[in-house]
Amino acid sequence: MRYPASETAEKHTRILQEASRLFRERGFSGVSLSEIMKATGLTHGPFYNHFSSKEALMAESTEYAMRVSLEGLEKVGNSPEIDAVHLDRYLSTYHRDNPGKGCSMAALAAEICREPAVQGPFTTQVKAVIEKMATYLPWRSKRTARADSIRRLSAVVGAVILSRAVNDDALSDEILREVRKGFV
Amino acid sequence: MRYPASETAEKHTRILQEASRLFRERGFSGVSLSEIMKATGLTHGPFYNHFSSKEALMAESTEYAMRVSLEGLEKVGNSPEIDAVHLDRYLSTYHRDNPGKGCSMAALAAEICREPAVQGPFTTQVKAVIEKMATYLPWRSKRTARADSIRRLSAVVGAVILSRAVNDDALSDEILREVRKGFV
DNA sequence: TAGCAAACATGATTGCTATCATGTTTGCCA
DNA sequence: TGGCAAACATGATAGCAATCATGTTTGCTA
Repeated sequence: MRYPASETAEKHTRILQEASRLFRERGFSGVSLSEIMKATGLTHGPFYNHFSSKEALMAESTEYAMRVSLEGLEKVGNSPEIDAVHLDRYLSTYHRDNPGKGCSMAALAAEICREPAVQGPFTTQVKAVIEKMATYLPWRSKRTARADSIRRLSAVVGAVILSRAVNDDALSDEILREVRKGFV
Repeated sequence: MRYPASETAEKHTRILQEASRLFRERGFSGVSLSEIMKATGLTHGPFYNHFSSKEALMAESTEYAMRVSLEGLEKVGNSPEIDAVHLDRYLSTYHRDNPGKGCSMAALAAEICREPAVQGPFTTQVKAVIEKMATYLPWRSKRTARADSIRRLSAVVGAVILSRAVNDDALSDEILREVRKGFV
């Protein structure tokens, strides 16, 4: 690398950030490489100096975004109060209305079904989320913590996806609210 | 119409069927109009004799598939036993592995978030599903039937989406199984 | 039975996109 | 300090897809 390694690494990260934001907002197939590069302040040329293909970027950016989210979760401790805050945030209208800043699972899982290259990193992160959420439920029986974690994950991901897809504000709000109320 | 109206209507329906199947399998942007027409045994030419645009086909085929599914639900009665069968089917590996024959919400909701033309019909059908499911839970308190219906819908849709997206058979099976066990 | 318009097939057209090609700039390193 | 390779910009290339254009077939209908 003849350019300063630090700058190159920084640009690499910026590409990952912009890509993951745009992908979450518009889906993998809804964003072109040129757009992503432009969003990072570059032209489309040097893309292949950073990644071998769009697929590779999809995989790496998804893994990046999920890892960052998980690290954010790990910073705060775990208690019933903090757990309630997490639920409130995840099922908030803000999260629903800002997919680009939100959960990759809710935004991209459906497309990842058909993107084998992304499934590997995605699966790794999903496992980590499930395990982390299970440790965040210590006031539950150890035996059911993992099952509860999986159930909760399915419910909140499904709720956000449905609340984003419907056209009716009242129904959309109702989905978020009722699923939120479903957790003691 | 100079061609027999019945044949034309039949072809129209076949286009809807093939389109909804392919869309569920590969997503809206993953299927071309030519492919859909070829699947119905026609060339790409007469597409615009049947629909005004791809968007219109997306909306109409989604509405069609969801309505057919709902009508299937209405044929059978409602009882705790039948309800259990529905849950078993929805959270089955067969459903997970055959999106083309399965639920449009699980297959397409994430993309519908960014397709305003599809959101109208989709929302109408989601409302109908929620109401239908609420009447299918008569052994629950009337006051919570609708909330339970929304929670169940979110959970099962999320579970199928996640189970399809992960790469690990054991985890995928576990998600379906645990969410299934979450319903008494 | 003649004519007509819907429905068909073949074949443009236009625009977008992933990827590659080529030349240029950069600043580390020998 | 001069050379080199990474990283940049501009500009092909090739393929695909939505839509339109044109001519042909069809069988209802007057």
